[in-house]
Amino acid sequence: MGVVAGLVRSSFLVDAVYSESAREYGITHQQGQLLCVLMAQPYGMSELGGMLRLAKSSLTGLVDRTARRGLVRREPSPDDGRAVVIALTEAGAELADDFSTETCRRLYALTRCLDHTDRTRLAALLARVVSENEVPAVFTDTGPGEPSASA
Amino acid sequence: MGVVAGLVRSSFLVDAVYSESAREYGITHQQGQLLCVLMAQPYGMSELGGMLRLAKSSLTGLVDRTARRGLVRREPSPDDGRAVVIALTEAGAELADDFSTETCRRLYALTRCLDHTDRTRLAALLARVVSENEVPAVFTDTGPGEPSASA
DNA sequence: CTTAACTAGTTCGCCTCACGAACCAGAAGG
DNA sequence: CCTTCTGGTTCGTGAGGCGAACTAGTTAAG
Repeated sequence: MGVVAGLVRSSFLVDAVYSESAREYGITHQQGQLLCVLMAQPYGMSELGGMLRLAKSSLTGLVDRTARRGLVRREPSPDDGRAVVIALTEAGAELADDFSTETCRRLYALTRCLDHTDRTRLAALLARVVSENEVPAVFTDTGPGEPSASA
Repeated sequence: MGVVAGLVRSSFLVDAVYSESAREYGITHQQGQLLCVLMAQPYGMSELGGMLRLAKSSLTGLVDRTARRGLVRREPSPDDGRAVVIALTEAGAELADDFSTETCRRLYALTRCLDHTDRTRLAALLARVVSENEVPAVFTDTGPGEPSASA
């Protein structure tokens, strides 16, 4: 299997795990992603759009639906009268925490067939690919395992 | 960055590249995936559902839309009167070929920062993760580069 | 100041996608 | 036969994504 097939299939796998985990927490893949991004700090719509690579109108919808579930809140920006800041609600923060922990756990488990050295090697290689290609910080793992290597 | 973040972000990256490529060929991510699977051979609905991890009804819709674009065709199964076999049309085969070649090229380019050795190492590690976790053959790279390593 | 450009977000209409439940028709087995 | 199983479709619902048009604040030019 070549590197391209490896990337595509692992991506498929990660996606499936992520989606299933989200499903069990009563949210969608995209909403999970939104929550994870917001765990770090609140962001404006434009910033979020850039990170999640979504058109403005798509993001409005996503935030709407997530807000309707009470997980996220729109706050007026102090600096700019038209801008808005999206932040986690109490419930959202809690769910984000649980969801991200559990999802991390499951994703980590995908590499159970690798020993410590290989896992570290894989992490390093992926890190290079990712950092060479401008991938926003859509995820920062804080889960179990690899206690030495939180990004 | 840990292995989990690496997996998630590279998956995000692969997804973005895949979707953009599909978009340029006038199809969606999912339709592209369907075409790629069918490049190998025709399949029945149930088999496809298993590979793409889709519910029956979801797949019916996907095949409908792809067929409406003239890329895919339903043929009656010779063995089973109720079953159906999905095959690429002429146009579908051509598009699948172009799309998969170009997408492969772009995905391969994501690893341009790696030398041959590292790329091979990455491929091997991903292959292990993938094969240890029952990922269907949603993609078989036949693109440029890595001429020695077609799976 | 006032007006013109720009920018942050929303709204709207359209389509794709995914699912479960209900359903239909052919297959298989008693 | 008549039941049971099973491949697929239909239907209804909701999420997701986009571009185009729009509103309301910000900024810059004169």
